[in-house]
Amino acid sequence: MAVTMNDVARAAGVSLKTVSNVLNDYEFIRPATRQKVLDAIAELGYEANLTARSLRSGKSRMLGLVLSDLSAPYYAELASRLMTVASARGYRVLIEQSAALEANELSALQGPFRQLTDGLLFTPLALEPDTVAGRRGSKPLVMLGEHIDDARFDLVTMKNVGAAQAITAHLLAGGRRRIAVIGAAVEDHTGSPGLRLTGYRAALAAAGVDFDPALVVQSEWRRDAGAAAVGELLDSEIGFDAVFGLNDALALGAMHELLVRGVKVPQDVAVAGFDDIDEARFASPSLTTVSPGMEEIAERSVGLLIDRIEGTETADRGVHIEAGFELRIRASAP
Amino acid sequence: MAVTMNDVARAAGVSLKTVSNVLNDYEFIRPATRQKVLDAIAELGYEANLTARSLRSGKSRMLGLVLSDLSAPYYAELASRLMTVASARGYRVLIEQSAALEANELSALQGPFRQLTDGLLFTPLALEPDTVAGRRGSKPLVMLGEHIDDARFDLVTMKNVGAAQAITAHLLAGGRRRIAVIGAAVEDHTGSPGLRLTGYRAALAAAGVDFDPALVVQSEWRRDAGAAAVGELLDSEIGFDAVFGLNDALALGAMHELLVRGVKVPQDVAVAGFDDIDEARFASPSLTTVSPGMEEIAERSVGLLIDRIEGTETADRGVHIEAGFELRIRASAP
DNA sequence: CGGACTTTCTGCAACGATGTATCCAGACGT
DNA sequence: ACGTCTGGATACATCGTTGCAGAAAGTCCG
Repeated sequence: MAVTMNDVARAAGVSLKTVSNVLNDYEFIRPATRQKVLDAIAELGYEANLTARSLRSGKSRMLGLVLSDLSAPYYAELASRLMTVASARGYRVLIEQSAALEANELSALQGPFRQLTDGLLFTPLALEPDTVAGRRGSKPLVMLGEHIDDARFDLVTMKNVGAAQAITAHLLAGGRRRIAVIGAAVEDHTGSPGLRLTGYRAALAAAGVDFDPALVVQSEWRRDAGAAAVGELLDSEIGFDAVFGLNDALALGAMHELLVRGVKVPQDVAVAGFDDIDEARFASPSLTTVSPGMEEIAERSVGLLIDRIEGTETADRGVHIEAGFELRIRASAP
Repeated sequence: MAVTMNDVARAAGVSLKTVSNVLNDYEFIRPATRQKVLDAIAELGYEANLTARSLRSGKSRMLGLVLSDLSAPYYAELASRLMTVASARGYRVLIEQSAALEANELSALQGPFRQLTDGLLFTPLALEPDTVAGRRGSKPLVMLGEHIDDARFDLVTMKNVGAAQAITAHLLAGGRRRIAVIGAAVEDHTGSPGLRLTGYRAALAAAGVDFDPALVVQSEWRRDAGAAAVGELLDSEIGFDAVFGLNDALALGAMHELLVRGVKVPQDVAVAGFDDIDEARFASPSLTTVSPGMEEIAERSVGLLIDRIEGTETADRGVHIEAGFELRIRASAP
């Protein structure tokens, strides 16, 4: 059916292996021979069969990306960038949605998905580090997004604690004292929710403001959930003058609910988020948030993973990279 | 290294081919034999090598999805759904971003990307139908999203004209007479921009309102571009009392710019979009838009493509599917 | 009981590439 | 002239599966 290396070899009057050698930039080939092969390739319109190459070589030049939900704007933007960066280095990205379910994360880590890819960019939400360490397999694995202070893993993350602290400090500097924080439970200390909550508490402590557990509201990191959470807060007797949504989607949902209920933002309640998704800039009022260095995260994580795959990076202990952050002060919390 | 079918065969005391037969649900296998094989598989933790299977069988159980930019919310939401539907039928989705560039669309249609997948969900933005028809190759191809009235292609689309007409009619019914339309050029007649513009003009005509080309503003379908476009409109002397953004992202960018400039939405200018992305519901004011049946598009397009791949659907002419739409009347244009 | 089927299982080739070993021709040194 | 070395090409095995053909054993029927 399709043109194979054999056809090319026949057309060029050389052996199959010589064609392979030309394609793999083998050093010792006479220019004339190389040219014959290249001409035959062009004439026949030959294209290498990636499946066969992959079977033989054990490499697929595909990176796996595991995230909970591609429709979440932060993940969509991240995935888009990761793909662009990977593409520049000659790799494709295969995405798997885990829905933050343990079973799905496990199967992405161990199952056929893993096999198809040369390495994994992994955002564990349900799985414990120890479990991941036990099932990581032998191919490179780079943890993405949340801080796992664990030398067993390569890790590219953001300054969750510092950034959350900085933005909370900004709210405090604006005179807010009752800052509701949505998207974590009081007992969270690890994972993105826990770390951002930790930053929030650190900022309060630094400002000498008491921590009130009643202001901490659990919520999924989605717009609808953020809206529902702030709705409950409004229905309760708990007073607050600011909302810190632990991601932008949730914060935007919360802001919407506030406005619908006639609460003025930022006059009555200031709102801040986390992620700096594009949507935040164009919300009304535009959303104050923190940009966690997504560009840097995309470039360094793909770079690190590919370096591991290609053997360029050989550190025994996990490489830890933390991207810088920047506050984006906008109208929702000036 | 990894466990192969050969290892399983040895452990079970049967031939390699019998293991293969068990895995492929071959009919004539004694229950006892089958069990022996299954036990061996379980004991050794065997997992089929998909690459080898793919090489041998010519099928990868992967669908290709070509879109311009995964960070665009409509595409992100669509991709997420497509993946979920495909997953339910045992297929994976491999995504390729084209940036709406002709060269990228061509290489997705013909290059290695195509080879890796059993069929393609294709959103052509730069390529002409004739070009696509000439380079489509032999594997199934389903066109996605825009209407190409062409029996050569399978096509799953939305009612671009009818939906645009309906939402424009809604704006007219609200008393708006100077409706700016952003995201198309006056001369566009095909593609999503052209079709939606056609619907807009049809609604004007039906209401006896003159079409004013000055109200048609070209723009990329992104938030920032929508904001810039409406900014130019405001700077010009052209008066308008409504904005119809040809997609939600653009409409939301436009609405943001209006609000920033002190234009009241919907009092001074009503705003409507197209797509009903999740963000529209939670914008402030929430965005009036049209839901183009994304769920239906996702299910039918993946269904059709897989049916083609598996030979269940055999129609000679292209199958055309048009999802229904629904208006979502919200605060930005009540 | 013998031939014609079925059922159950097996061996070999093939998918299209790459790694290893090898071979041949010419250059070089002695 | 002879052995050695190296550049340039080749043959063969191999990656892990599935398709095809067929063998062996059991079933059925006249």
